[in-house]
Amino acid sequence: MKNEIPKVYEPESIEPRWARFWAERRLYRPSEEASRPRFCLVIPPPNVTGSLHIGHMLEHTEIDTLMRWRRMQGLDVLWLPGTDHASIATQMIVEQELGREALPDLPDGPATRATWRREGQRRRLEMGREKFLERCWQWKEASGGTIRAQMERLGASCDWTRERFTMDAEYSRAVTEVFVRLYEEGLIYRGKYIVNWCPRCRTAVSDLEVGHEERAGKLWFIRYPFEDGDGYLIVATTRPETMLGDTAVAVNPGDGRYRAAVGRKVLLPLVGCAIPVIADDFVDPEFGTGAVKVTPAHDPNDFEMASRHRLPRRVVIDEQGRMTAEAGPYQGLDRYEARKKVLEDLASQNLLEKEQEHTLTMGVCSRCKTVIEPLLSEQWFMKMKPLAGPAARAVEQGRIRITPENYKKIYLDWMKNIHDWCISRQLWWGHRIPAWKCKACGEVMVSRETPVTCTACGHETLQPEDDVLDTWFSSALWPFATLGWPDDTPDLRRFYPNDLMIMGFDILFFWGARMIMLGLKFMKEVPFRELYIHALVRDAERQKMSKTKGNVIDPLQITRRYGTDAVRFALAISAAPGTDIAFSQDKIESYRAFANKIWNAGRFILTNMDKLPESAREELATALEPREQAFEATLTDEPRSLADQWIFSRLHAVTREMEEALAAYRFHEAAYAIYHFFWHEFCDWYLEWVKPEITQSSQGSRALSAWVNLTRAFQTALHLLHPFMPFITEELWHRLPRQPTDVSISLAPFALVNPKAANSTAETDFRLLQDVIVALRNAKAEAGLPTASPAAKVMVESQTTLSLVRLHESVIIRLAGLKELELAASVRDKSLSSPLQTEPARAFSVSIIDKARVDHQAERMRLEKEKTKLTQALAQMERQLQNRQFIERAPKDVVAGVEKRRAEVADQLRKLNETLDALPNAADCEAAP
RNA sequence: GGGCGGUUAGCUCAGCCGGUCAGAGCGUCUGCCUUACAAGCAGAAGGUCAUCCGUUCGAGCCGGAUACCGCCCA
Repeated sequence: MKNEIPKVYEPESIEPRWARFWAERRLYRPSEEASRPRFCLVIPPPNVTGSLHIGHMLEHTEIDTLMRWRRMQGLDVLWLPGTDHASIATQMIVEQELGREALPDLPDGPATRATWRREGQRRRLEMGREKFLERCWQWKEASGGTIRAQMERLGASCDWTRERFTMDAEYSRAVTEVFVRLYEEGLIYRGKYIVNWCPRCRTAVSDLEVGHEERAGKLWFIRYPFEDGDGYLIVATTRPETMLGDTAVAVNPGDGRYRAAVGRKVLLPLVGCAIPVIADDFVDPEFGTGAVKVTPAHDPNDFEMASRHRLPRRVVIDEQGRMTAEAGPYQGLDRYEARKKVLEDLASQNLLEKEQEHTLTMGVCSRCKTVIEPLLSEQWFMKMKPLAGPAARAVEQGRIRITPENYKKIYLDWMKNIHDWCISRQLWWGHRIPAWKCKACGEVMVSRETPVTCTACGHETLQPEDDVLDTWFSSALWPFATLGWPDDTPDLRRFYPNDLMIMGFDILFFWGARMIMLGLKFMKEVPFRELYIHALVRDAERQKMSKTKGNVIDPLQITRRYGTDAVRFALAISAAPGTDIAFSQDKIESYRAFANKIWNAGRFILTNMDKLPESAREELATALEPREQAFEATLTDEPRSLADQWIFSRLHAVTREMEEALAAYRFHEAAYAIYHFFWHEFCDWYLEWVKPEITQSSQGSRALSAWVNLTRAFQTALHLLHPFMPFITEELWHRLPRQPTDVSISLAPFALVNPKAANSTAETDFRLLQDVIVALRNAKAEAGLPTASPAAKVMVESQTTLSLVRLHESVIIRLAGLKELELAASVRDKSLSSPLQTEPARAFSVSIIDKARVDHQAERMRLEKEKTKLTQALAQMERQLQNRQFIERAPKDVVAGVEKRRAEVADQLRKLNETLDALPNAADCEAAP
């Protein structure tokens, strides 16, 4: 079998194939052995209407990397995927579809879409709940699979056989169960309160779904005449239209200006009814005139004030943002039209004192950006305080560890200041609240099953609740409802609590916090042990990505262009905990180059391997099988050169480094470790070092052992790369000589190197040879001979160094590009030697000695420059060592370290001086042809 | 208004418990189509670690203040 390998890596030619392979073979189902140690993570369910954006890709890259790594470590991994039903978003999409069907000829655009939605809303009401929900399900079946297809394509190693949707029948049963139990315990209640109302979505939304935006507005000063005709009060407001619903004017009790006014009555302009002037601490005397209007039905603070003072509440704006009958002549006007009209009328009656520019913060619907209307209405609420206590304690006591740690404080603050949660939504698509109202007596019943008769009066005229639950209510149950709760299933017993949760900060409160509360409530145990908050992906200018700005990066598009592995790697290596990621095409390009590098390393190895006899390939297949003891440093049957010992020692170190980094979610470190290793150690040094042995088709025993070591090192590196770059590693892994039983690199061990491979002597020796080669290349370049192969000289300080260099003379000549190498060791002058020095000196100095071609002046300058550097370093260390306080107070090992370095630098300097002395002087230089 | 974070090379960012920490990638410059890779190879330049004060034998690192930028909550 010959490996035909393209010179440039073409991800599109292999990725879809492996994506299908992983999904179809169901490789990522956990085993049935319940006793095996497991690792479980449930996906933060993406919105079913969505398609993956770059933020998801970051999230899934981080999750998948950890899952693949844990799986390769031998844990029984469950990554449970799924989506949530997204009440508002789905309903909006389906309504828009209905509108488009009704008005197909309109040109597409923002205005048309708004028209379609209004028409869709109308048609929804016309067709009725049941038919509309059918349409929603149809839509879900047809279009709800986008996310799954995308995730499969991006290589997410989740168990698709356990995929869940929040409106699955089983899942819905859990939602009902939770609702009923909480209601029975009194943690869910129904009541008339001010809620955040979105007039465009026509539903209540929770506090969390309201964004705050600063906008330029005005402050109007309105005269409210006293009832007795004696003067007036001036009231400042940003929302004059709501005055129609005023039921009082309030001042601060400590405000001397208004002491006399409290208790009197004023006539509400335009309306004419008398309302009281009250005193309340809430009023800020600094704001406006210090007297404010009180509109209990349209302002949360006024609502509170009205409760304290038992004021009536008049609703003057309706669910669509239009004025109600209570607004008298303004009835039917939109709230902004009404504002204009009210101001005109006030002005014409000379009741408008003045207006001022004023910046105000207003609540907007986080979904559609419509200005929220605080509205008095009947809703369902969940009491949060009793649930927040245990949820805060779980984090305080460390039963849940939050990373990065600073989010812990933010979480705890939020828990401390928590408010009740409005959980009802005036929508159809979602979990219908399991409540019924008796038309006869008004009794409200909550039950798991549809009741037949009223529990209070026995009548059968029961009206089911229309509202559905906030989508986040059902999402909060995700960690246990996906595993079969309320039944006591094997999955639930085995995988709860989950080991880890990864989410963006934006849903920490929406979802993370509520999951913790409900998990503790219903499972008596935290939903997960660890919570990692990932960063935000921004554009190259650090701007948030948004469709309106047009700076979004579409993960699938970018992936088709550069390859999934490159995008994943670019994200991972940028993902330092707690730091947002500035993302760009440039970045992806550089990691596409990395993928190409891996590909070509593989290509080099595989094409040369093809020249080996079949028997040798079979032996390699055996050698590549992971062993009980993993690949060892010293196998008697496979002699290892210094380079071999070095590469396995490095592999061992890199493996450890990666494991530590991944365990701490330091993706950037783990990715960088393998990147640097693969490119700048394995390719730049190891492959170059052993090149002759694998390109020359020698048949000796050393040739085969070289092959064994090379392919093992390469395979080990592939394993380390796999969690980040699953596709290219899977492809190359399968192209290596394999046993027929090998299924996938993703099911193979992560670490293939035995700890015994750690070899500091080999690393130090190899490092020295690297330094010698780099110094020679450098000297060559500075001597103006980058392409020539000159002769060079290496002067060393000790016998051990001399033999090490001599042993590797031919490699040095080849890698430094020399004609020949002269070695010289000087006998150390004992009087100069530092008494603290215990090791054989490793200092060396190099020079180009090709008399015919070297520019000695340049060579001298190079060495002088180096000498200056060393002299300065030496002086600084000597100064430090002369400081008595440093010697006395610094730890011994630090002092010893400085002393050792001083000795090294001194050696180096001496060596350098010898080289300089040996250099022909300026006169010689000029004499040279 | 309250709270949090940031400021390190031209750009984007690492830098863990204060002592080989002055680092990476990209970009720039120089030289190379060296038979795995020009998406490459070899080499180089570039930083008063925002500013000031303090703690310490020793400070990107710890403390305080200032400036600028950003985020969250109200």
